[in-house]
Amino acid sequence: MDHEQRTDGRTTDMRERIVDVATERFAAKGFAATSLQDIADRLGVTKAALYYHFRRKDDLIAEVLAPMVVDVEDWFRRVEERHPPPREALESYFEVVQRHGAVLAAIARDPAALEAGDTAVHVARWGQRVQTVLAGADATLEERVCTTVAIVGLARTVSLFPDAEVDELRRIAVDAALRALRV
Amino acid sequence: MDHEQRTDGRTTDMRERIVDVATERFAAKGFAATSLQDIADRLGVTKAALYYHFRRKDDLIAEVLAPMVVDVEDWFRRVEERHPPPREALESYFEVVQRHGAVLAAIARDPAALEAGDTAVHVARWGQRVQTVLAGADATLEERVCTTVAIVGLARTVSLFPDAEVDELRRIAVDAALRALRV
DNA sequence: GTCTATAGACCGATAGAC
DNA sequence: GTCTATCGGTCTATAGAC
Repeated sequence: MDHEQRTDGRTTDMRERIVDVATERFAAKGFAATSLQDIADRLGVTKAALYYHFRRKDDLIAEVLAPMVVDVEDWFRRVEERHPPPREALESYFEVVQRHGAVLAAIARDPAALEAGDTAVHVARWGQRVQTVLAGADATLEERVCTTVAIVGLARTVSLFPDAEVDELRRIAVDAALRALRV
Repeated sequence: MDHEQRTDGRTTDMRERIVDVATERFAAKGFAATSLQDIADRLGVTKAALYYHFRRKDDLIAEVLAPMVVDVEDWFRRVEERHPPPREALESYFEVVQRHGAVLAAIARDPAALEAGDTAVHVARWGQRVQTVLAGADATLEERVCTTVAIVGLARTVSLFPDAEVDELRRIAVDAALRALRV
């Protein structure tokens, strides 16, 4: 096993506290702009202490990204298995993006962080995979381009309209994406 | 005036050579991942020599971005003055993005670089400005969301389909963007 | 098992000699 | 205009205290 685990709910586990603080700082300032020194200071430990729990900064970043990666992989699995109608697929996609808004905002700020740890292995396949899932494995150039416009545009609306009412935004954005898809 | 200017076409001007090498390296590896040491080495000078020509790395980045910024500002000016039909506006937008593919790829890798020098002043206004130009100053939420899907999606197709035939890609991508715009 | 102390390598940036 | 030398900051690595 990895580390101590309290039987009560308290999170005294250092690793957990590091990930919590890191998540908050990364979302607020981006990955590159947040130093391990900053994270260590806020935890009242030395920078070197972080290196006991994480071999490299990249590993810490990878752990912060993990829940988002799991959620996206989950979305793929569901859509690949159940083949929902396009509207339903895009709506649940919108919700995944919405759920991880903070982390995705940090990624938008410096996408180089996606190469952290083994996160890159997953993310590298997403582009191709979303094409396959929405347009089929043998899609034409036109179908793939339309899918790109729909998916990329849809994802961006989440970060660009943070003050909009969520249900309304989802409806409008998904409608626009569906028209781009021409279905 | 700034520096020596040869009457013949030769570019022995050091400042120019720095910008050339920097442009190439930034496009290849991104802004953050390219060190001044790397650029200096390729020019056969020391890192400190670069600091005679550029006060900060950000200033060098800003100069690399400048042609793209000028071109985009030009596009805004043309569209704001002549109010072309949406298809024409999106087509010329596609071409601007296409023309600066390398620089925009570097930006996509770490957008934080957009805060370099006074570049940020321009870029910060582009989001709002493109809404105004394509949907009008008093656009509804729906119109602004549709514009976002169209513009963001359209721009991304350029970098995601580098091997596609340009005229075909532009036609397909602009069509998809127009459907998202619902015009 | 957990953390501190310390040091190395590289980064952007500056000061001053030539 | 370019150099050497150096500074403070970053990530990273290791030795060793407890």
